[in-house]
Amino acid sequence: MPELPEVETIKRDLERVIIKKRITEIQINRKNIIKAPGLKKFKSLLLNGRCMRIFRRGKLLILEIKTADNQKYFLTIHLRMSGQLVFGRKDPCSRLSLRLSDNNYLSYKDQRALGELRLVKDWQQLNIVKSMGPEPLDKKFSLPEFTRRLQERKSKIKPLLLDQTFIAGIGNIYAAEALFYSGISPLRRAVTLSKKEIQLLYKNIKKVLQKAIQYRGSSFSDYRDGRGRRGNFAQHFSVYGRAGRACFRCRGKINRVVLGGRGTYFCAKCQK
DNA sequence: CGGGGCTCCTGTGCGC
DNA sequence: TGCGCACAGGAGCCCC
Repeated sequence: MPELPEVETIKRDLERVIIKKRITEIQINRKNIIKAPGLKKFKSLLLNGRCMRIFRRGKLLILEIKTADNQKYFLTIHLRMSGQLVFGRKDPCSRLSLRLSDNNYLSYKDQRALGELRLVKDWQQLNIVKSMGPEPLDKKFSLPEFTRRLQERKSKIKPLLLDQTFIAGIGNIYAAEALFYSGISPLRRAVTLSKKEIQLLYKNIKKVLQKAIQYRGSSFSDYRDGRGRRGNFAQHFSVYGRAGRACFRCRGKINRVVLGGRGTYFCAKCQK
C-alpha cells in the first residue's frame, strides 16, 4: 500500500499527537506481525514507555521509544500492502493496539497482515536499512550519482525504481507516474536512457513524491493517514490504474502490462 | 546481474 | 448462487 508520501504523511500526523505520551496498555491481536524480539519482551519493553520522536527511512516508519527504565529502543514499522497506523479511539480491527496516557489509542491495522514490526536497539543495523538506496527527497540524492548508477544497470527501468536497494521509497504508483511525466517507457533498459531523460526522471521523481505529500498521499483502496482519513492524490493519477482509458496528453489508450509481477501502466505513444 | 515464480496474507470483483 | 482465477500502494527467497 503505502509508499514514501503515505508513510511521510502518517509520520507528520502522528508526531503531533503521540510524542511523550506514556503507553499504558498493549493488546496484540495478531502475533506474527511482531518479528522481534519475542512477544513477552516486546510487550514488557513497550509498556509504560514513551515515543520521543518519529522519523522515516524509505517506506519504513521508525518510532524512538524511551522505555520505562530509560533505555532507548526503536519501534520499526513496515506497512507493506495494507498496513495502517491510526491515532484515536479504540479500534476493534487492530492487529496491535497501544493505549496512551491521554486515553487515546494508537492502532496498527493491517487487513492482509503482511506488515512487520520490530523493537530493536539499533535500527540502522536492520538488513532492510543497511541495504537501502538513497532517499529521493534528500539533498544528498544527486543527479550525477543517479545517472552513474542507472548507467551501470541493464534491467528495465520500472522494476529498478521499485528496487529499494536502488532508490528508497518509490512503489508501484509513483514509479508509473514519474515515468509517465518523463516520457520514458517502463520497459526501457536503464542503461539506454539518455542524460536528458535521466535528468527528467530525476526531477519528476522528486516532483511527484512532493506533490503526493502535499495531497496527503494516495488512497487507491486501503491507505489511511494518521487520523484514519483518505489521501487525496489518487484523483491526480495520470496513468496508474487507468488501463484502457484515454491518455491525458495524447488521448491514446493507456496500456497495462505485467513487469516483475506488478501491474504496470503506461502510454505507448507518449512514453518511448 | 536479471528475471520469473512462489510465498507470506485477506479480500474483492469478474467471467463462466 | 457458486467457483476459480486475477489482482491489490510490498518484498524476500530460490532457481535458472
